[in-house]
Amino acid sequence: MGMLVRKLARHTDLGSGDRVALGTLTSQNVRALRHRSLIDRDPETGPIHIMLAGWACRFAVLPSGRRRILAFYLPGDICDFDLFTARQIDQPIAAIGAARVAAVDRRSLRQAMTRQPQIERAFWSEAALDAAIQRSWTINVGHRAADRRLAHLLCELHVRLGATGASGGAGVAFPLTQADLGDACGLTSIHTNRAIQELRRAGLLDLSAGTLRIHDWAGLCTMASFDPAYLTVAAEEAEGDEAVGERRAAG
Amino acid sequence: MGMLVRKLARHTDLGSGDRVALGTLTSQNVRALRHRSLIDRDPETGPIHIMLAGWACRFAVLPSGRRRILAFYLPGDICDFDLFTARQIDQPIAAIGAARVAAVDRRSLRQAMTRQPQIERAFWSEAALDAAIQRSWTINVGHRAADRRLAHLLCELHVRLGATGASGGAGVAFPLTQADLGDACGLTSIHTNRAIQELRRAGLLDLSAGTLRIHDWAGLCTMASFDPAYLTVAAEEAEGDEAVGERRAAG
DNA sequence: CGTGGGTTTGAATTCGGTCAAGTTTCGTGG
DNA sequence: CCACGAAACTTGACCGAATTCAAACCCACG
Repeated sequence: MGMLVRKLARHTDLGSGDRVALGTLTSQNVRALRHRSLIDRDPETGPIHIMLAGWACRFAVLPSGRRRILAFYLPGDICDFDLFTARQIDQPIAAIGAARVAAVDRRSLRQAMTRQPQIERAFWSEAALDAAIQRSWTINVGHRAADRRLAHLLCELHVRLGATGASGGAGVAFPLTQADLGDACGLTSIHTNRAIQELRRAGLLDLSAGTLRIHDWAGLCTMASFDPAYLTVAAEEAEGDEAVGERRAAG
Repeated sequence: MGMLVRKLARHTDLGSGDRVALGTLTSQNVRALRHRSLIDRDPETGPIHIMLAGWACRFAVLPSGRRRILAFYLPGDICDFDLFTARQIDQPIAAIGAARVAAVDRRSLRQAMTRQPQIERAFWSEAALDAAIQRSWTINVGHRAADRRLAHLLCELHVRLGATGASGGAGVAFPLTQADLGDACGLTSIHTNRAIQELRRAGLLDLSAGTLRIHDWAGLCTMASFDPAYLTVAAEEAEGDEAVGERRAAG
């Protein structure tokens, strides 16, 4: 069953019709990606990409030659919300490890949003969530000390992966290298390494061999001043819905 | 005439009906703000805020006590795109200097989007633009050296203010203090000051007494590696429009 | 004429970067 | 199953950019 539906259903009520429509859209044009293969997009006709499995990241390579990661996309995430504008894609998006993405035709998507108003609502909500995450990154890379930065990013990813609280025993699969984490936090891989060691030494977490284990969730949140509120979208009361429902029913 | 319409019309064709609807929405509930007055919002019923005149910024105060500015909102800008979710507002928004904002009821806005499909398109495009700017900030505060950071921010604001190229003679009105700029760039006001002096000494710009004068636009862009492409949204060809137009016409 | 916000200057400190080397891990093919 | 090589991880010494602390300065405004 689709990760996209699962994610959207967290904050938006989706009927069976909505789910079917989303399933159709995301099964149309699925691409398998290997490590570091680019998700490219023709600026004119290019589709919207939605992660089905695996991770991806959006990055920029600066004149200095250094890579800066701007966002991570996890299963179910929508890689961009350029539904209408023929905007040139700002930054390349690349798979981390093996991944599968659905390349959804923008026109079909808009038509689906027309017929299924809840899909449109869900996309607006996701876009708002996306923006909140991006703002949180701006804070993170711009101000916090190295260990706090790492801690905050790991908290965010842990929650976005659906893991709540500590993940003591098995931990969660975590495909990022220390260099990746560094690029996402604005640190060198060397300093990233030292920061991780501090977190380890403090008994907060353990990160190795492709798995992240958080031993002291509360402690980690405190040191990172992480508050998961911005990642949870409460569904709005039904008050305003009729208006939206009405018109679409006519279509 | 509304700054909002002027901004949206840059990338989306707006008919007279659209313009009237937007005018009505933004004239309904206008608030005058003094320096630093907050744009607060009830998480449940709160309206969407749109800048009519003056500047505002979204900021966060960190445990260290330092303020970090996350976004600037200029006349015509939409402060948030939380159309459907009852999300708690992440960060406070405050006016810079005197400002006027329209507090637009979310339900009315959604109804307007229903009746005027071009308004919905315009909002999606603006949201995409907003996201691109936020990503650019993530790069800026996370990686560039102090003077480059400042330069990039000034380039962005200059373009967003509608000024193209150098603004030699009169310059543009610029209400930000060096402390504001510092908070937006992740720098202390002291270091911001030194960085500005460097830009001045290099003959790139002059920033004082509430006006920004850019003497060497090309030079400034080069040093900041600023490419205005991400700020310009090209309108999409009409190819996909019929589908959207159709349904709305029915409503 | 004083007050306070914004700006400017200087010196000491620190966090993170750079450079350079070494070690571990893991996947691949012999 | 082991040998090999590449990528990831780790460690140490040095350096530089930005912060911090402290103190003027300037100008607009009451």
